[in-house]
Amino acid sequence: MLDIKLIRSNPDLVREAMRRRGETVPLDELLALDERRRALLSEAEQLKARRNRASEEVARAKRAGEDAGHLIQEMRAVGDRIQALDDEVREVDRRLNELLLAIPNIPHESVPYGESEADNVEVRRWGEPRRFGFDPKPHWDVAARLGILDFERAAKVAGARFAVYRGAGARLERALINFMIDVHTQEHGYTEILPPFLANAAAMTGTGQLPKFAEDMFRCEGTDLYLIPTAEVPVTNLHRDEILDADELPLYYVAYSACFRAEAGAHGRDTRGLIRQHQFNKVELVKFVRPDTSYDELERLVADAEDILKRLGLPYRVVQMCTADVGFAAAKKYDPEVWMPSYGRYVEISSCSNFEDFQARRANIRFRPARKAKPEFVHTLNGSGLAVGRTLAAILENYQNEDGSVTVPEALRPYMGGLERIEPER
RNA sequence: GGAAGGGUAGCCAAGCGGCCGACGGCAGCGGUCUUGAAAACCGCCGAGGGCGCAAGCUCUCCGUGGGUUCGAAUCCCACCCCUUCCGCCA
Repeated sequence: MLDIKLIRSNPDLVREAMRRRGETVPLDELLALDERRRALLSEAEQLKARRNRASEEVARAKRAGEDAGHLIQEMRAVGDRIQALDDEVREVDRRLNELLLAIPNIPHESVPYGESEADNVEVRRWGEPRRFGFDPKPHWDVAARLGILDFERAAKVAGARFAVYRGAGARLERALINFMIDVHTQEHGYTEILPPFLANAAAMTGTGQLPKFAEDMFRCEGTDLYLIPTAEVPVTNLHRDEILDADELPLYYVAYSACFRAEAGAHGRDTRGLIRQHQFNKVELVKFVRPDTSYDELERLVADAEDILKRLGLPYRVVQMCTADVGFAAAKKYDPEVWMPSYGRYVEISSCSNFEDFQARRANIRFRPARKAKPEFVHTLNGSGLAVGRTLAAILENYQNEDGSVTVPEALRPYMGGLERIEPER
């Protein structure tokens, strides 16, 4: 959420930011509502001040045994007028809030202008895509031969876009989760969180999934609960409505969770394999930081995600999102992408964003910069460290051998009981 | 799911419809005392909004939302959450 005061005092800045995003927002309606609100408030408050003084007078008169009938009579009318004004303020507030919640964040000045994802900018590459001496197979074929992923039976249980992991496949997924969490907790300084996988509407609004992206989520019928699309939601909302001490910051959390996405509007895209599922595992990194440090923290967050790819020996590149593709809540975003032989290109495997105070304002997460100082909004950041299903797919493809086996990356072997290769079943 | 009790400021906690945005205590901050510390004592110490260059003025907030009333932390209704007991249950 943007600060209404910023919009009020600097509408052109906001207008320009929205233009760069390729968005149109009803700024004029918003400004008119804001003005109307303040006029109503001013009138209501004058009347309330009068009523408060009259109430004291009534109390004084009653104690003195005097008659206050005329005052009470007069205040009855004032009360009605206050009621009417408050009702209108409520309605204006509701509409104002509705508009405010639908306005995306302002891109940071370092974000390149662009009109579509085609204008995203590659910022660096690591590793060399392997030259295969044979025709490499897509991961779903590799997995089928190994008997470690079963999409047909998953469809029987839950439908399309679900997977069943089996045997070494299930173990590999679990190994990846443990490996990632261990690296982030033991070497990058994050604290492990295991959050609820369902979150309520207030939490979803806090991080920006609601109200705009309701159709992307699964909702539990008859309840206020949604299956989380990412651990970002429960973990960021851990500190909703809190005022943190300055010396608690920065807070670094790492959380494993299953993630659930309706993938409405993705019909026909990535229909095979693990790339686009209704349910997938992810290890998520979340930071709460002081505003003046958030851009340094973003660079370190990306580096922490990249470190996993390096340790797994997976070639990748990092792409910076342009203004058109930066995401609703983010001010700046990098997407690490892993090399996927079957796609013949790099595929998103993480997404690291600085939200500045956009989520903090929505979720009311503040800190006190110094003793006695007024609370300020923190900056929140998050990034995948990494999407586990896609990482498993990348390993199957990049580490496949001609005989159908898959070499286990060295870093994972301690998590696989020392297993060096996953061999086809006999 | 049933019954009972409870949600008041960072924490604990008091609060006959009007001197209550809220007694008191703890924690924190500043000071007196002390060689230093502790203790004792004194003072400060919630958040948000509106108007204002500012000093300041003012409004709102006692789980949430409604209602009654000239006036609600206090009375009424609904909902949420917590605790205990019972039932069920991985």
